[in-house]
Amino acid sequence: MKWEDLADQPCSIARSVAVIGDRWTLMILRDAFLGVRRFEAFQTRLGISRTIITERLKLLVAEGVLAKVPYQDRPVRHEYRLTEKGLDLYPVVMAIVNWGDRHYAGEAGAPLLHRHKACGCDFHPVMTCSECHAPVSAREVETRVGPGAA
Amino acid sequence: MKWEDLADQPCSIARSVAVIGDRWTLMILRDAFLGVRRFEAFQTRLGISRTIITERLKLLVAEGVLAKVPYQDRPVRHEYRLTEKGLDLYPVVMAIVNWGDRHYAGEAGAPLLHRHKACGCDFHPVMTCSECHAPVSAREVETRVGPGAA
DNA sequence: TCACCTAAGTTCAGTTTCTGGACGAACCAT
DNA sequence: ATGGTTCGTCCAGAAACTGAACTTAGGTGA
Repeated sequence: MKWEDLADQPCSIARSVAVIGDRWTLMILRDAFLGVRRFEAFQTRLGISRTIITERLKLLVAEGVLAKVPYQDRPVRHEYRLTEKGLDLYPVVMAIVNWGDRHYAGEAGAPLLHRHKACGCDFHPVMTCSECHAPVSAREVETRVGPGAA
Repeated sequence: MKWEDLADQPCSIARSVAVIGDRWTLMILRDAFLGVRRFEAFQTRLGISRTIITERLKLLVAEGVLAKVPYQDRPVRHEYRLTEKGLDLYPVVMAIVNWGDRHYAGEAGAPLLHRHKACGCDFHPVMTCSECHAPVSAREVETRVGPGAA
């Protein structure tokens, strides 16, 4: 299987991974959530080939995760902003951050802190059940085939 | 930058992505959470090169995400099981599933349903604040440098 | 006017990684 | 002894990634 074919699978993970499941794409999204918007800034921060930046940004725009909007004329320059669909990826990014904080942070602690404006506290994300609002762990869940299966 | 260098960055995303931020690794984890444990099963389900399966499983074992445990002698055969560290990736996987369900599910609905055993309902994951327990969205969070920064 | 700068790409040769398919090892069943 | 199972390894060709130079379109300072 080639990874372009992932998008055609009857699996939400495969379809998401076809869009965001790539090392550099995830790093671009991290930076996007940290407020990075310009081509040069992505390139400088990540230190990777401009070719890859171009290609990944193009895919994210095509998928509606980022929007390419002009921020000046003469010459026209664009910036890349997270769309609503892009902002919906926040739980994914935070879940990855949290796993990294738990398992790869050094003595000193987490490299970044996240403050919930509503309550004013530094927090970490907790995955809860949409129905009973209790925290959920892997062992408490049963998965079965749904209506959208092949 | 090469992606092996991601692990050395003072960023939890980079460090996590160095381990799991690869298309096939994420697909392997999906299958692992669905109960797949054997080399042949991963290979058949994913339909990708055995070389890649070997390499990815090796990395996940080296990182302590999967454990290689013998399930028979003569000949010795091993299976790959999620460790506690691996199970900690459940929020990551569920966040990705949920994003796919929201943005790529067809008319019919989600390909898979998840039932929370504790309350008996089909649910989707909600990211909440560890401190005030309210749902959190991207715009409600302020990020700043933490103690583990470079 | 001329030289230099910025932002956002494009192009390209060389290197690394991935793919598909064959092959190997160690055992079991008939 | 022939074939099957499970878990790999090996290899040539294809695809992706890298680093560096180049392009476009305009702006800046002297």
